[in-house]
Formats: sequence, structure tokens, C-alpha cells
Amino acid sequence: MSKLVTKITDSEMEVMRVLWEADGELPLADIRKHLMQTSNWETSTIKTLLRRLCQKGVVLATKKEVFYYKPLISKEEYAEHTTQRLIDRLYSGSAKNLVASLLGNKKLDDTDIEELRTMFKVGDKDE
Amino acid sequence: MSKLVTKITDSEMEVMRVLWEADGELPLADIRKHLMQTSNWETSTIKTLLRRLCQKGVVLATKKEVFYYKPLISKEEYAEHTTQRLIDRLYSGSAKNLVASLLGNKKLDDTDIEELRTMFKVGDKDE
DNA sequence: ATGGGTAGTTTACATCTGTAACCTGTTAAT
DNA sequence: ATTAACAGGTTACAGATGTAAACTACCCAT
Repeated sequence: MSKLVTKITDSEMEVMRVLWEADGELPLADIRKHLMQTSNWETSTIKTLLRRLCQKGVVLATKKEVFYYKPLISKEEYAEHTTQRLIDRLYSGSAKNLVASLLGNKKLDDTDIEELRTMFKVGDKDE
Repeated sequence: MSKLVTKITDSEMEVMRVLWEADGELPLADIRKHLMQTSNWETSTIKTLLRRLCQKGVVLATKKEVFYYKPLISKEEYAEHTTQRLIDRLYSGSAKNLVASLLGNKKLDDTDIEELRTMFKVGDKDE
């Protein structure tokens, strides 16, 4: 895990999502192509966001014929960190509270629960 | 539920937490007293945050001998909104994925799961 | 060679955030 | 009456964020 897990802003997150989905390195052109489907940012905006992400140390740009951009934090790692923050701030530090609220709000239905149950019934003892 | 659920910043959230915990209206002096235990903000900082929260429409100030401040969004409401955003952005929109990850990361242990199970075994049919 | 597209780099600029000082008026204590 | 404390209101100011234009250098097509 990374040290302080720098804050990734909303706009930056859109870029990260593209990089995460691609699961590898992408050149600007490809990033642009992906983002054009969801946002209508100018290319220069995307370039600014990539620059800031590199500065923050969460993306690495590798020079080839052209720069290739690659995430240095995995989506899972970042998700875990962010989720923990959420739990600390809004669920009194208890993951159980979060899940209870999801159940209460019907964000998890019976099928989900069944799946989770089987999913974790198995891998439980092997460690 | 509120329309757009304005963004509450990190600093502002500290103030909201005090208001939520107090579950009622609080005058500045009380808010200050609570916050002094966790932050060492100057009073003017707290006043600025309260002003911004009022502007954003998430806190109401009622004039008595002195202003009393009261949250207009409940913690639960805000938590639900924020959690949904998290799920959308980092768990492919699936609450199940979130929970799976909590289980995988041991953020939920067997006791938690047991509790959740009994907690929701009961209230399930009555609606 | 000339012009259009694109990558990389620099600069811009309004708004938002974090943090606070300052001013004014009132109250409470000396 | 004088002053210390505090509430309410106004102003400040640096750094972060959202969004982008401009400039430079190169490659490709005419």
C-alpha cells in the first residue's frame, strides 16, 4: 500500500477510471478517445489532469515514441482507502454499520446476500 | 431527500459531525467547545464554515438571543448519498462488490456477519 | 515548403477550500 | 465609565480544482 494515498479529485478520477479499465499503459490519444464518450473535455484539460496525477505520484508517464500513462495505485487499493475514510467519517468507524445501512436501504437484495454467502463460505478456512 | 445534496467539504464535515451528534440546535459557543477537542481552529474559522454550510443550504441558523445552528440534512441521508457515489465510482455501481471487498479485506469479521444476519433475519418479512 | 493535426509544456483564470484576521456592537465584570 | 469577551459580519489570502488557451516542435499529406 502507498504511504499517504494522495487525494484524487473528481475530475482526476475520471481519468484514473480510464487507466484502470485499460489495465495497462495508454497513450494520450487512447485516453482521449475513451473520455470523449463520457465527458466533453478539451484535450488540454485531459493533459492538465494527467500532469497533476503524475505530480501527485499516482500515475507514471513512460516515454516511448510518445508518452504512455499508467496508474501507480490500483483501483482496489484506492477503493479500500476511500471506503475506510467513508466508514470512519460517516459510519462511526464500523464497516458493519455501513453494511447494515445497505441492507436497510435495500441496496443489497436477497440474491446479493446469497451470492456473498456462497462466495465466502468456501474461502473461509484456508488460511 | 434533498435535490442535489451539495458537496460538503472535509472541514465543513467536522462541523456537521458536531451538529449531527448533538441532534438538535447548537449555538456557536457549544459548537466551538466540541470542536476544540478535535481541531484547534480559531473561532473565526468555525464561523466561516458555518456561514458556508448555511449558504449551501445544509444548515439552518435560527435567531434567538443568539443564533442556533441545525443541520438540514441528516447524517444518514448524507451517508447514503455519499456511499452511493462511492459505489458508483469505485465498485461498478454494485453494493455487493463493496461488501465483497469488505469481507475480503477482513473489515467484517465473523461476529459482524453473525450480528448482521440476526439483525436482518427478523425484520425481513414485515413489509 | 507549407499547412493541419497532435504531443508536450507553459500559462491562465475563475471558483472553491482551508484557515483566519479584523471590525462592530453588546454584554458582563471591574 | 472602561474594558474584556464574545457574536455576528466582512474581508483576506494562499493553495487546490475545473477547465482551457497558447506556444513549440514534429509528422504527414499536398
